[in-house]
Amino acid sequence: MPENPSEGWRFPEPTHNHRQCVQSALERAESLCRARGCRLTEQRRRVLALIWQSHRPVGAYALLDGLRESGHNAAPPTVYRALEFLLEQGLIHRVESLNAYVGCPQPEEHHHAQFLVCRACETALELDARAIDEAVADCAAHCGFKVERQTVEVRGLCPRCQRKTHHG
Amino acid sequence: MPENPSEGWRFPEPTHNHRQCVQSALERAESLCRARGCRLTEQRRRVLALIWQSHRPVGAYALLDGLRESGHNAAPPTVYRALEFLLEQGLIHRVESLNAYVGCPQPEEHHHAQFLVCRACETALELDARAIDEAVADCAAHCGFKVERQTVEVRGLCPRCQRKTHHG
DNA sequence: CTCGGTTGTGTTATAAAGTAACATTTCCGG
DNA sequence: CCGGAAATGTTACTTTATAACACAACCGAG
Repeated sequence: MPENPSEGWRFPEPTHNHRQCVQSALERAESLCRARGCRLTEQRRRVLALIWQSHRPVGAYALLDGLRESGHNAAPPTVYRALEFLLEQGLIHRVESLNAYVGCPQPEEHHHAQFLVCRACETALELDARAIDEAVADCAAHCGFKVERQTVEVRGLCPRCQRKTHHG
Repeated sequence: MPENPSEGWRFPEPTHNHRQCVQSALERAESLCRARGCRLTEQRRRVLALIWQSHRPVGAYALLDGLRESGHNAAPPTVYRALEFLLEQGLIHRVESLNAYVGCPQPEEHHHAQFLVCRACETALELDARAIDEAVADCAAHCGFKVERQTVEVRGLCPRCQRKTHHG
């Protein structure tokens, strides 16, 4: 958890250079797997690239369609095995409340992530907020509960979509 | 969110009077629906009672089996419609990470709930921790995000199951 | 009470998400 | 270039959830 509370998480602007998001994610995945001695195979890379096509969580069957459209025949287990690998390596997260998967911008260190998910544009912003993490840890400790995994998913409206819907 | 941070949430003891949990939950549901002018029908009451048979989140199809065992024929929509109603009224919560449903001990006021879920005994303890709520709200506000729903689910080991597995 | 609309339920079929089991292929070190 | 481990292909299936439409129960207005 390298972040500090003053870090400024921001929803990605529609104008941002997304091509670079994808490229950077793939490069980091590449070097991370090399360092760990595990194999980022073609299928796995394809699935990761498909996930990074947007900042929206993507369902497994949408990924399946994506593979098929690009001529790579596949069945559900293909996708789920790739997802399993990517999850294990921390390259993606699963958004439980959507049964969907999203790229992790910080794959080098395993962490508890939290998500702000816009119900309008469906963009998911990953936070790694120490404050939330600690609040959860405190409550758990108070109950004598040993934390293994956290799921924190917040649904609502991102700044941009608030402006749109309020026309303000 | 009536709780204060010093409130002592506790995992239910195996010896606790569970019959009373159920009875109290049903009575509160009854009076709450009467007050709100909505109908706690037989099917809805049955589903609520089945959910309260334990402190573990229960899947929709387990509830379906429960209905059938007690001679009340039912198909999936029956259960899902009852669940929808109970969720709307705040009488139960959905645990996203388990696709399962659990009774709410505080149905009178709508709230963001958080759950500690034991991976061994599957008991779910509902917290209504202002500290977590505020940490999330702060982060969201910092990003200009308008919160509508929170999902906070913590997986791990409850005190009792820690003692068992460590044989300590 | 009784008509008629709203609300709730029954029923069938199907969509969406995920996994089990086993055959086949690819990779890579000896 | 051989052999075992890792990855992929393939088929079938389970679990979770919803759509669509028919029917029945409830309840207030007349």
